[in-house]
Amino acid sequence: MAKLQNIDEKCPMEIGINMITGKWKIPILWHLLRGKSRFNELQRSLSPITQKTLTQQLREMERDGLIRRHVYAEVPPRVEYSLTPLGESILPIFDVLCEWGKEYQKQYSNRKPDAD
Amino acid sequence: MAKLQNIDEKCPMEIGINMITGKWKIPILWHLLRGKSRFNELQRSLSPITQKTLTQQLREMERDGLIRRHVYAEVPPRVEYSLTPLGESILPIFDVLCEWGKEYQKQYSNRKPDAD
DNA sequence: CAGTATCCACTGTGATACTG
DNA sequence: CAGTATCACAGTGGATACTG
Repeated sequence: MAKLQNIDEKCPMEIGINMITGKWKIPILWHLLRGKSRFNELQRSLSPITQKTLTQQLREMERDGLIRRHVYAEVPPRVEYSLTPLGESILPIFDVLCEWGKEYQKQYSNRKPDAD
Repeated sequence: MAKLQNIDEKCPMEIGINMITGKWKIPILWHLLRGKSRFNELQRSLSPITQKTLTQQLREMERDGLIRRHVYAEVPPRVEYSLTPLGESILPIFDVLCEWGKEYQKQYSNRKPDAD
């Protein structure tokens, strides 16, 4: 049986999970990993996300300390979002998650050879 | 800026995420990581989860190939759940997630020294 | 441009009762 | 024991219109 290195009886793992669940959190982080981005830019990149939803998600992530919101006192207004160091530190998770997802796909197609 | 190893433009990462989101998936996996378990045993261990919810989550995880359901043809009925190799392979994710969660807690308390 | 305000639909989860 | 069936409710995300 597998052995856990970091899990005792209860662990802060779910905190991490909650931080990146929600339909758009991962795509947002994934986009910002490439550099700062403006509101509209994010909205265009993130498929058919609505303004409200994008705003909500950004607010939550800002509150969680994953991203930073920089407002320029200009007309027309300009707001740029970027990752905080903490936000960037999520990278290894993406990496592991990605590896695992690929492994899953491989095994799943073995298990269901006749499925699409 | 951080650099991704495994993410090209789109990646199977979200598959992994979906597999472990849901209020109870992680606790269930976490419990089964210690060995096979019966339905009632799981229900007792998993705080106030309802039968319906537990059943649902287990069905999904079985469908996703994370767990195995073994029914004993006995009276009274006995059903045991255990992790598949794929289910066990999620361990590194837990590990990384756990590390990150701890890091988050640390940084978050720095950022809000007066918050609870 | 970057939001906010409403209203609405869908989904996930819970409570409760019943069953092979 | 290990579920299934039904109802209800809250949270999340979407559509649309409006604003500093």
